[in-house]
Amino acid sequence: MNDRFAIPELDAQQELLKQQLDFSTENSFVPKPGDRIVTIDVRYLENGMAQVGVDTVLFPDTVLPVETIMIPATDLPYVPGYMSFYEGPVVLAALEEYAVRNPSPQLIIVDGHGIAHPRQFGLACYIGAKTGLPTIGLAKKNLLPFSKANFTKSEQRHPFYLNESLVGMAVRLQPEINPVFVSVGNRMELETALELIQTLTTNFRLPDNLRRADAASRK
DNA sequence: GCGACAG
DNA sequence: ATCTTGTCGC
Repeated sequence: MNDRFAIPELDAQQELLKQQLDFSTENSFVPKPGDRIVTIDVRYLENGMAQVGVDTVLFPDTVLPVETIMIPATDLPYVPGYMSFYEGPVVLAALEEYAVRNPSPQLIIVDGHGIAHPRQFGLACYIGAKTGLPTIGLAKKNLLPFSKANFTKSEQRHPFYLNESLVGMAVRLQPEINPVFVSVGNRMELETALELIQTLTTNFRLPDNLRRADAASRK
């Protein structure tokens, strides 16, 4: 499977960080009016810097000005299955910078996976473990093997599993359009995450919050 | 056996 | 992720 990219030292760190995660019902996030939802997208520049787009929505639909924050990139390369170590520290640094001028968010959404990951520890889990905040991972491509063969164009949702357990959902946010892949990272239930993502979506393949964060990371 | 692998 | 022209459609 992912043996080709296996990095045992990082596997060990993932196992430790995993113990920080909390999926108990009583600590699961449910959005309330005014809750601050922060969405982050990172782009890597030629000069060793990372340009981070940070979008803020006050639930359900108050959009605050999007921010762009510069952070030095990590020295580790991108390796499939270990993206959290590549992008996670950058995201954390951007959140610290964000916190200088803003209240703490109630939820963080990242561009990548949560537990829909070979060891159930994607970027959203890393951010959840490090911050203690609820997180959602929203990816444009799947990482786990999943048969798109039986996911017809007319179906809106298609669950995917790791071993026997449900770890995420492929969701078409627009009819007939390629799905996005949603999974929880920390202190969230998948169904809550899916409803919230729908709320943040208007007329595009990606939710508006992620589109704004993406745009801010590239200008 | 070969392929495929978030950003 | 990024490299890119033209093209279609609102």
